[in-house]
Amino acid sequence: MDRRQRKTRNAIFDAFVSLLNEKSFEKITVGEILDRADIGRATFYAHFETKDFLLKELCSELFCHIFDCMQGEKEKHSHIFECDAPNSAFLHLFQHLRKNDNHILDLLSGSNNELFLSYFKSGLAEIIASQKDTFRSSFPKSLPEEFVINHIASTFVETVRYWVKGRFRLSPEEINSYFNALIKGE
Amino acid sequence: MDRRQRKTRNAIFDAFVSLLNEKSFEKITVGEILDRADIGRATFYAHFETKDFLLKELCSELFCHIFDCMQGEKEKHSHIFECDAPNSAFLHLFQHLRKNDNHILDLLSGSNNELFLSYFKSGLAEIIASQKDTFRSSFPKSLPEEFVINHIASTFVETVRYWVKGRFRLSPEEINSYFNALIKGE
DNA sequence: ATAATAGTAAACATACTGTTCGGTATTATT
DNA sequence: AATAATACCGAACAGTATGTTTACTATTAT
Repeated sequence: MDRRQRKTRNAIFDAFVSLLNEKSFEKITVGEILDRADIGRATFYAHFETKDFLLKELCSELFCHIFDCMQGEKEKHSHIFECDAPNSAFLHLFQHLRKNDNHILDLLSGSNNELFLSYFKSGLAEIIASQKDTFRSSFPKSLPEEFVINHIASTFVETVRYWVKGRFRLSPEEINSYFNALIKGE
Repeated sequence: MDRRQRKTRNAIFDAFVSLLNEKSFEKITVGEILDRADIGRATFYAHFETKDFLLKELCSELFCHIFDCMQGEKEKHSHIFECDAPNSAFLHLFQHLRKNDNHILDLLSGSNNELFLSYFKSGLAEIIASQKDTFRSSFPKSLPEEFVINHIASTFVETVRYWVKGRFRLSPEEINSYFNALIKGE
C-alpha cells in the first residue's frame, strides 16, 4: 500500500478515535474529522464511502485484533475454552481489554458504548458458537442453542460495561469471577 | 388541554410510529413526519423541541403505561414479584407485551430495537431494584447489588429481543420459562 | 364579542453530505 | 532520469435536513 494512503488512513482513524472520546458518533461530522486529520474532503471520501463505513472498519480492525489473539490461544490449546483454568478464554479477554492496546478502553468508556459493544457482541457470539459444546452443559437442554449463546455473549458484554463504568477498579480476575458466577450458576 | 393540541400531538405520534415501522429512527426526517401527520413545520416545533425529544416522549408514554400496569398489580399483592406463581410479574410483562396495545410490538420488531430496548431496560431496572430482596437470594452475596439488578434487566430484555425476533412463536408462558431458566439457575 | 391560543404556508439562515474538477505532489515503472 | 500512474489538495457545487421567523387564519375559552 502506498505510503501516502497509509498516512492519511491512519490520520483519519486517529482523528476519529480522538473525536469519539469527546462526543458520540452521531454528533461527529465529517468536517471535524477532516480538520483534525488535516486532510481534504475529497481524500476522505476516496478512503471511506461514508462515516458509517469508517466506524465499521474501525470496529473490525479493533475487534479482529482482539479475536485474532484469542484464535492464537486456540492454536496452543485444542479448545480455547478448556484451558488449565476454567473459562480462561474470558479471563484472557478481560486482561486484553484492560491492557488497552488500540485505545479500546477509551472507546468503551465514551458515550458510544452501545455502538461498540454491539459490534463486540456479534464477534463474541461467533466465538462462543464455535465452542458451544463446552457451555451447553451449564444450561437446560430445553433451551435453544441460539438463545443460550446469545445469553452468554450478552452477559459478557454487560459485565464489561459494568467493569468499564466502574473505571476498572476490579482486577481482571475479580470481574471474571463475577462473570462466571452469572454464567455457571450459583 | 386544547382539543387542537391533542389532535396534532396524536397525529404526530401516529405518523412517527407508522414511520418507525418502516425505517430506523435515524433515517426518519422531520419533513416526513410533517407530511404524514399533515401538519405545518412550525407546529411540530411548537410541540417538540427536536426529533430526539419526540422519541423520548413516545418511549416514556409507552413504557409508563406498561409499568403503571405493573404498579397496579403491586397494589393487589403486597409484592409484585411474589404472586401465586413465582416471578409472575415477568409473566405479566410478557403477556402484556404480546397483547400489543399501543403498537409496542411493532416498535420492538422494527430496526429500532436497540433504542427502545434501552429505554425499556432502564425502567425495568428500577422496578427490579424496588423488589430486589426477592431476587438477591438467587445470586451469590459476593456480587454487588447493582451488578445483579442490571444482569436481570439485561437478561429480560435480551429474552424479549429473542422472542420478538422469533415473531412470538413461543407463548408467554414458554418464553417466561426460558427466562426463569436463565435467572434462577439450572 | 373579544382575547388568547394554536394552527398554517412560506421563506430563511445555517449546517452537513457527498461529488466534481483542475492542479500539484508523490510514488512506481521503465 | 523520464514518464505514467496515483494520491492528495482546495474549492466549489447541488442536494437535503434542521430549526426559526414571519404574517396570516381558524379555533377555543371567557
